[in-house]
Amino acid sequence: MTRAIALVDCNNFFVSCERVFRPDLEGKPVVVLSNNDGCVVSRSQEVKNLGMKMAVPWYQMRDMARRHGIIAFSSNYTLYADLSNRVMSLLAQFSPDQEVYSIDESFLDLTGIPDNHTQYAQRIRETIRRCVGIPVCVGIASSKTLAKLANHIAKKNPRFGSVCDFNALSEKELNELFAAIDVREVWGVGRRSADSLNGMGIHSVLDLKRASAKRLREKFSVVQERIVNELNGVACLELDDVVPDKQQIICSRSFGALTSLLPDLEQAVVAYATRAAEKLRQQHSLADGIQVYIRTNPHKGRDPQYQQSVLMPLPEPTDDTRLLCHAALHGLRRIYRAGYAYQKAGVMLSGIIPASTRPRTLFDNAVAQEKSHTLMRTLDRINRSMGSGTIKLLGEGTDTSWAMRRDHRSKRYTTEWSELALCPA
DNA sequence: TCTGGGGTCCTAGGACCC
DNA sequence: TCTGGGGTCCTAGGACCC
Repeated sequence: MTRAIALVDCNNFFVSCERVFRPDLEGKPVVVLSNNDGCVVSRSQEVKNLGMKMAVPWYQMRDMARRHGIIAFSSNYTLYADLSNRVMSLLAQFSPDQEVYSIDESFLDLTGIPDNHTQYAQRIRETIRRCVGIPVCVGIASSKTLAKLANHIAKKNPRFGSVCDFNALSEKELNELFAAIDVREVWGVGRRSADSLNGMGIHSVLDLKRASAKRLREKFSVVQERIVNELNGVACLELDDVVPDKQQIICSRSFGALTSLLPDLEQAVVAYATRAAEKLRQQHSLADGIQVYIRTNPHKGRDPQYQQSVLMPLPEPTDDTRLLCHAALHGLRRIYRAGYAYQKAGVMLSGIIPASTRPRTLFDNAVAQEKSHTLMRTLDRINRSMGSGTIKLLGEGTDTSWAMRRDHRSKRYTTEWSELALCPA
């Protein structure tokens, strides 16, 4: 039986989320911006039609935005994560095997589902649209890479009506489609390898499909070899339906305003380490090291530049916010240099292991460990029920002048009592 | 004034061991 | 006139994705 893997992808996801609560924005040009209102990270079709590129700095687009009446939102991840969860749990009902690939994409295994797959996918689209209000497109094929490509065609090519099933097309039809698509559109082919492939005379998806997998492995790596096999319908990538624990946990952020003050950096690092420790405990893991990182703004070429990081090993794996913050602060003081205008700081947890496999040592202090465990569990429970940041370390500070800017954020319509979307009486 | 944040996988190269 | 060969483990860095 032919494998049938579907990729369901939300259209302009962040913009679509904003429109769910602002239906008046349907048909109007809308963008969503990254943290600090820095870059454009989601564009409505109207904005794409105007030629605005993905990830461009927003301040460079101000004029264009004014001219065309583009409406901008700061990113509201709380809202997007909540709508994403709703979409994903609905999708789960359509297949026994689901991989949630990103906040707005999910693979579903449709192999063995007897219905006509195109009609089945249309039912998926209608369900998501009706229950959550988000438009999605569906691509279906015999490998994940092909399913991504089918989804691309479903989005770009109106004749498919937002669903494209490669398994229902002939080899000739597929090759005609592939010949017209740039190799850069293939999942896993970035700008760098696209340039190299072009140099080898490989320009279209069809060129890549017909290329020698062995030769590409010699020139690049197994990654490119797999891509060619996947394009030929040989599935090399399985559906990952269990979410593996993170092997590294990063929390980093640009500041709303540059700062050269150590106390500001200390507050930021404590805040990030706190957040990272929460994520660590959520997946019931421990870390044996924390890396701290600071840097100036590399885009300000004329200003003196500095960037440095340091890995602070911990005496034993832990998930205790206090120990992680303590180590992070030590690291920060070691790499901090006065006289620079810092733009960003971050922390990264490494050496992550499941809490259940904590190594026993001669010097284990069971009482201290139990106390730490109880304290952290209590902290998490309170912050979960009363709102994130209800209880935090003093080091995080209360005057956060360095914190990020979000001038155009919409309301947290679904997760905050005071901001709920209510029907007019 | 003003350029995101959080991940994964792969490879090369060094350290170390026998 | 000048130093083996092979294996493993770890880390840094590149490339890519959303």
